[in-house]
Amino acid sequence: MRKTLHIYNTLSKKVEDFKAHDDPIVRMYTCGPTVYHYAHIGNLRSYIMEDVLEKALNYDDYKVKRVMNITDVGHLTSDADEGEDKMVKGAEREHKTVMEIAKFYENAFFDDCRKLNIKKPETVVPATSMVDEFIRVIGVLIDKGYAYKAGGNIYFDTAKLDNYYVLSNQKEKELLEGVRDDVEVDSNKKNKTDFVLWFTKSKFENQQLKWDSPWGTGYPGWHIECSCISMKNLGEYLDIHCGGVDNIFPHHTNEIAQSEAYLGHKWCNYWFHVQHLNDQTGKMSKSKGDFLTVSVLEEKGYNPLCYRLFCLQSHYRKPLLFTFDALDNVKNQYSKLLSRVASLNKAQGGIDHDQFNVYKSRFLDALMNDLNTSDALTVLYDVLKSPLNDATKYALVEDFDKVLSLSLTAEDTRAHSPAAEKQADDDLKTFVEEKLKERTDARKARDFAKADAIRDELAAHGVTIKDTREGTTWTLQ
RNA sequence: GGCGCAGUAGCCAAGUGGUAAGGCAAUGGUCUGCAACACCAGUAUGCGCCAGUUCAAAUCUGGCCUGCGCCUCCA
Repeated sequence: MRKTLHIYNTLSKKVEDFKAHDDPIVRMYTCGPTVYHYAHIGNLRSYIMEDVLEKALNYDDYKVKRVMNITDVGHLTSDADEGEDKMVKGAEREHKTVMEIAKFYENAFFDDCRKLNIKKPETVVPATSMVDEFIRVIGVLIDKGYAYKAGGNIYFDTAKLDNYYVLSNQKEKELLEGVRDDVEVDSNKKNKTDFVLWFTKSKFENQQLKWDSPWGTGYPGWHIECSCISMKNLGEYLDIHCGGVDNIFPHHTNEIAQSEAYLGHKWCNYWFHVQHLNDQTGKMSKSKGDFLTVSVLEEKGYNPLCYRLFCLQSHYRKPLLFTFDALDNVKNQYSKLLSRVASLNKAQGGIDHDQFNVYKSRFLDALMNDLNTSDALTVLYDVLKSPLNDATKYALVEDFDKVLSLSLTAEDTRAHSPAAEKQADDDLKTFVEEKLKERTDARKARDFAKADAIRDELAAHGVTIKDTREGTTWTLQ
């Protein structure tokens, strides 16, 4: 049952009806991570919402082809006094070679994704693997008159375009140059929005990764990789390009400029941007030093999927404020949700297909309404509260989880972090089992003072107990 | 200075002109010795502010206020 996706398009600043260029195939490109450090949970908010978008489209019977780049070269940094390539900086910090560090953090990134149930795009391309293609495309741009050489570097001439600002609505005369004091003004540029396609004159002396090119030994500018990787793998017509809002200008604006200059026609129809995760001081940022990673959440005892639920409860176009109080709320919510699903007897009754489709349709409506994940979760709660039999409820939960990806029906999921759960050694196990037996006897004898004393004693060993209908259980925290 | 996103209960949040969904927390209750779990109940005369349009506005229009982001590192 195909429904129309209503999706906000940064290009038009409006919610539009989505139409794939080559229905039912959807070609989707995502700006991937710069692999010089761990991703923080704010970065991951974008990837979670892009994951939901991909899965929602597949749920709506599209076939999504998705490509992501890995930026392992060329991004300059400004969080040091005198810039260095980010990769070089990371390598120095970790005493490793640039390529080792890139691989290390790429693996770390996909590890985080796996913990958050973010599906890895089928095509992932490191920028360093496609430098030949960057050089070829830059050559074409020069031949077509869109690029010029100055001061040893190749620049894109933004004045050659009629509508450079389509995406951002900026006006050239209003743009401030060097708004941030750490940015140097480049006197080689003809226009202040021109950007470098190929560097041979690096202001960074210890640039380690270099390639030969017709314009001299150097390295690519930081916009060209996304255009080339996308066009090479997804062709001349892109349906959806994703990224965080901070990429709109200049990165995505420049991608449009160079791609359409190269192709000679419109390139991408829909631009999907995810708002930032903020903390009390504003946007979460690696430059600020301390930042929250998935590992930190795990160490603090949260299952990473609590964070995924936290994001799904909000809307991708709304700024979201992160606090541990808020995450604690969601941890409770997630825990309750899991136990409600776990209590379902999936063998009870047959699946009521009519009702299944009614709820499925409501769930899809929520997603198709500009990815209203918060409303989609409400449909999930409505299912759990409904008078449907357990078999039907379970089937619906399983179905919804194709998009939500909260591991709702996985047997071993817990709201607290499995990584934070300590393993009890055999001695402690024996000790606890003995004490519990003693306590059970005391309770039978209605000697509650003794029973409570034993509970306190176990608590002192970090053991928490729970009396359930099936007997007493315990966990070590 | 310009451009963009947002502002609904303690927190997250739905709502797209017809009289405020849902979740978490807190509160009261039921249940088992007590905890915990589970379940039940009620919880915004109000939707940043001020005008306007309308029989009717959180929803439309105008103005303003506040927060966040971008303007060559960033998701």
